[in-house]
Amino acid sequence: MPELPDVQVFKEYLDATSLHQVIREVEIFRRDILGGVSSRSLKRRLKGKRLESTWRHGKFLFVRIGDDDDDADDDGWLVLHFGMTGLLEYSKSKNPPEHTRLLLHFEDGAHLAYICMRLLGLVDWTNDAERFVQDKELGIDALGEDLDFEQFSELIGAKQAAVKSALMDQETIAGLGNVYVDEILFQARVHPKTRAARLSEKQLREIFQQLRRVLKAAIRARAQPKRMPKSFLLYRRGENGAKCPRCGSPFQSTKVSGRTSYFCSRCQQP
DNA sequence: TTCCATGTTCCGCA
DNA sequence: TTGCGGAACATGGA
Repeated sequence: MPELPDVQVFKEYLDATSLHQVIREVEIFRRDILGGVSSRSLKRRLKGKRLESTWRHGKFLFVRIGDDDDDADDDGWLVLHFGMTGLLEYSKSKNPPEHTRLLLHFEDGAHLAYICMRLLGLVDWTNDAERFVQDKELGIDALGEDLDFEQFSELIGAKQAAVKSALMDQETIAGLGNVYVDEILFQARVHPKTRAARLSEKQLREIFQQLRRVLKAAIRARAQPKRMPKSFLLYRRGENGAKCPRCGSPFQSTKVSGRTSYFCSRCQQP
């Protein structure tokens, strides 16, 4: 489920397994997932270099690539986006996992696989991660230090769209997707189809608070639903006949700008 | 067989 | 011109 919490977990996983390793060989199995960079150019930029640090913005993960030379001309960032089905897997086994699209072999014999079954992800290269974010017109990171309530309220409260669409718009706030927006709105007891501009200040405050609380709890749970609090919609999302942990009424589903949305029709009144 | 799925992008319509 | 909603994209599982 690659939304902000999932990508944060991938970041921490990469940090723990692959940071400071030297890339011995690079395999690209599908060019479909490449952005502006060519297969040949990406290989040249990665081979012999080291994974120096990582940075996440919204659902994008950036990996700083460098080497020991003082000449930093070739240095830059490997860009990873996970689409709907992407993930990372570090391993020492011989065969890469199924649906591996990019494989980094390290000098110690292990490798890091970028797996993306549905090919909706992205692998790219940039010299300047912040400029990449600007060019993509991504909004402020949902867990960014500088996102305070005042700014949140200005960004979201101005929208005529359904609050769910407003929260999912990556150009407004980056990192939230279908699943976690449902969770935030459930915790805040706000119906997903409520027009953002019609939210009361109290509701906006509640959504802002729950946004931080939900994302942080999800990261602590390593983005695994069954490790999350039982009071979470996510804990039982998709289960047949799942009931609201607060009031016991069955969850309803509806479509909001094309995405399936789960909510409790009793706790989340329109 | 048909429908659905956590992602973004693009097109048409106010 | 801008904001919004829906379809398309690729693939596999129910």
